[in-house]
Amino acid sequence: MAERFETRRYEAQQIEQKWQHRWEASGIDAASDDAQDKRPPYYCLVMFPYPSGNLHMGHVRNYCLGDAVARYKRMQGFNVLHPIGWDAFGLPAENAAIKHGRPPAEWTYHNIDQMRVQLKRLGVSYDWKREIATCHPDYYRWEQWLFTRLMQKGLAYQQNAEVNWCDPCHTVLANEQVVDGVCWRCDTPVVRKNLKQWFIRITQYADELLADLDGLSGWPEKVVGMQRNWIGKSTGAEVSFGLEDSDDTLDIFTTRPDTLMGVTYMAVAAGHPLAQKAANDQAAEGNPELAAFLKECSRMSTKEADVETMEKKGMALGIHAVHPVSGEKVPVYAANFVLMGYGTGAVMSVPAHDERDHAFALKYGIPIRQVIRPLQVEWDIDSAAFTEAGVLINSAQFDGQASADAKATITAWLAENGKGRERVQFRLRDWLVSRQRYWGAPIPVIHCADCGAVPVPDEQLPVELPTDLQPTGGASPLTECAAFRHVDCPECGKPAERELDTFDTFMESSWYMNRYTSPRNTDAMVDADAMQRWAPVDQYIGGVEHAVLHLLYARFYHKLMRDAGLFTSEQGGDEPFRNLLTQGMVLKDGSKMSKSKGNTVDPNAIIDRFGADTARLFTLFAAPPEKDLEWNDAGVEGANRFLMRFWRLLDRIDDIQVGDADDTAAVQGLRRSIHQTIQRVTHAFEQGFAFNVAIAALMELTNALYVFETKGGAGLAALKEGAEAVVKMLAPLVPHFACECGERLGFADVAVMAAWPAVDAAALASDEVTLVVQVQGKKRGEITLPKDADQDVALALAQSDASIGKWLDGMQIVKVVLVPGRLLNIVVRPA
RNA sequence: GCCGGGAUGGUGGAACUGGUAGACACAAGAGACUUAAAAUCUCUCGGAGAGUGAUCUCCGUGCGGGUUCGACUCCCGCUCCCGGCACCA
Repeated sequence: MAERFETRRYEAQQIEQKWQHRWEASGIDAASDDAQDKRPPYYCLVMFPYPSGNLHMGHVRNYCLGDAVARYKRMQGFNVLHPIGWDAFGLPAENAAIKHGRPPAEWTYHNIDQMRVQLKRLGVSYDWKREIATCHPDYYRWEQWLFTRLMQKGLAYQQNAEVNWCDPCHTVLANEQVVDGVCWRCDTPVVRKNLKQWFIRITQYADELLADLDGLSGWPEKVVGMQRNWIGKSTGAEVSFGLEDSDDTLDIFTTRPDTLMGVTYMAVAAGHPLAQKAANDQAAEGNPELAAFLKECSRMSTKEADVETMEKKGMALGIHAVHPVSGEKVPVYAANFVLMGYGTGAVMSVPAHDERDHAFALKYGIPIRQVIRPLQVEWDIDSAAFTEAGVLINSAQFDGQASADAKATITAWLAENGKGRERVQFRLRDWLVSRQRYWGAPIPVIHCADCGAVPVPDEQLPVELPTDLQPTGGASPLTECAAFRHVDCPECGKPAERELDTFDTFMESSWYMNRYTSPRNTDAMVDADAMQRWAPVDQYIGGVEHAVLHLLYARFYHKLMRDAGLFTSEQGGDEPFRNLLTQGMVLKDGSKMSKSKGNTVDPNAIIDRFGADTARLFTLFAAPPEKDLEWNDAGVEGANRFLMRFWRLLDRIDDIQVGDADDTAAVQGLRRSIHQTIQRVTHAFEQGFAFNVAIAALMELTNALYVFETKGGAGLAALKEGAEAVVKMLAPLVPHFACECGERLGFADVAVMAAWPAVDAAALASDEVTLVVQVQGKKRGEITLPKDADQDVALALAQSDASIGKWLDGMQIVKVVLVPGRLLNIVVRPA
């Protein structure tokens, strides 16, 4: 007895290692590029990690979800691409380098080795032959290659710009990297600086990026909405106002050209040339009061940007604009609520129909002229602005038109008279891609005194980053590296200098999903045939924190690669990710796990104690994928308890001796449960990967198998059938455990490569059905009857049932509703 | 302010297309086994009330209405929470 216990004990560590070695040896996790492979391709991708050196629970959750998807699809007969790699450039490596006095490359590669070991312990079915690290020249050379193409097309350009500068990070930031006025990495307030920087013209793709969002039906609406918001398209008109005593014009953008005749003043940003000019040279000696006001405004826009309750303030510039239709002169103000960075930095103000303008007009005694009449309601224009659509009044030749029509006719009139045009304005700005950092991909440009900024020719790519430099905390060590810095101009051959900035690391993560399709390709960035086979990604899984940054850039890059001729729309699609699953965070005690809070749970410790499968099962069971997951040690033990309970079920089956015939009805009932479970689990997998629901169903079936009594006849076979089905359905979730169970049960194939179980329709069929009986919509009992019984039979049976019948006594039946196989509702009233 | 999403037992969460609310699990409690503990197994577990008892009745999915034979689910009006965006003209 004791001996048997020992042999059957589940030794997680040893068993998991055993299967990991077998999987690796048999190559079952590799994606096949063989054209003869008739399995349909499926591309499952998780967001690749930054190699910080330690796997955390967020990673574990991400990779368990991805692995469950990948393994499920494999069992369904797909040829699955499930790759992994490293987002290996970035600031933490430089910080670590300063701290330890070793170059970032060393730290990075060491971390990668460490994390690879941790990942392998989890037993995730990656195709390791496709592993990539973005800091490797074989990877970033293609990014450099594409960039030079973008330069040639004018899609990459260098410009002096007021940029967001983060002092501690010693670099500029993209708009997307500034969160609430502070740096997304170090939370330091961002300062404005004027620098010459490289940009990529994402605005040129704004329309396509917006339009293609409509096709992303496999994305969470939330993410689509965030992107739509970020792109921020608004349609309206650009209008040129004249300036009194001047040939210049004051150009503005408005979404409400229908309110044009209601303009009673103009407002410009503090940084607008008109405001600056008025402050400096008005009446030769300038206007100190105005200058002070403008200074105040510029301070506000930076340091106190987060001050919410900013009062609307303005100051007249002492100049007047000329209305393009009426010729009326209206005063021009500088106003603190007009932003230089949006539109033209100037607005036409219509106090009657805009809330801000209304407040401003009241404060400074500017007339309010109503030009839109509400259709439904009474409106007192002096007490509040009317901002909806209506019918035009006080608008000369445009009177009587509806707002929508007037927008068109007024815009057309302006265009005919050379005073305006239709215009579309985006919130999205061009992508600032240069960073004053060392540990990044060098921007492939050579600056020549004569030839200007010259793209590095293809034959000189990659521009390799020297990996032996030691950052000190100040400027990038590249600025000190003469060997890197000095180079001959590729065009004229004269001594020139390399660009010393490196790329934003979002550049690397924007195209890695495509590189995985042909990761060792030395001829091109991607292989068109491989793209045709795999792209776009069928299922992408990662954190919602990348909803705007990474996912927007990746969509953009995909289109850039397509337009660079690397693949066609037919081959690689217009979008990189067909379906997106945004997983929730892993919480402990209600808040995000972090070192500073001291509430982290080390995945390694969990694996040491229970094995990887328990960790996997818990993370998949405790919450639906898209919701936050509260870590719960007791819950982890519960997950382990279930696995061990199932393991003991196999002992129990082993101990049953083949014997007498079993009760046929009971066997049928068990087989029905088994096949209902297959149906439920498959459905749960298909409906948004509801693994938590799938696991619950498997637990339920396990409970049913446990209590099932058999004499060793047909019931034993059914019991085995049930156990086998559970093992197969557990395989994507707890692969080591399933393989070990499969071996015990004598599976022909390793469990993770077994075919996904099919529903036996015959097993589901039943001669009898149980109906819930309601009276007045309230459950009053149940009846069991032949499945083809009609309503009259059901009703008669219900009436004869004591607990139901008592609700019908003295009542007159007015209506009977029968939902076949489910429910009978009897509607009565007092007789 | 605008745009999304959400609110179900002590807890995490189930509930197909409008058809038995609370599956499954955690926690808690009781019992069995054990010298004891752990492990395991069995049972109870939304609230209130009635009954010696098996049971029975009423209420119950954030709040208020509505549609329907029937509503966690659909419609109208709110409250609160979470995420995103924001003087965007």
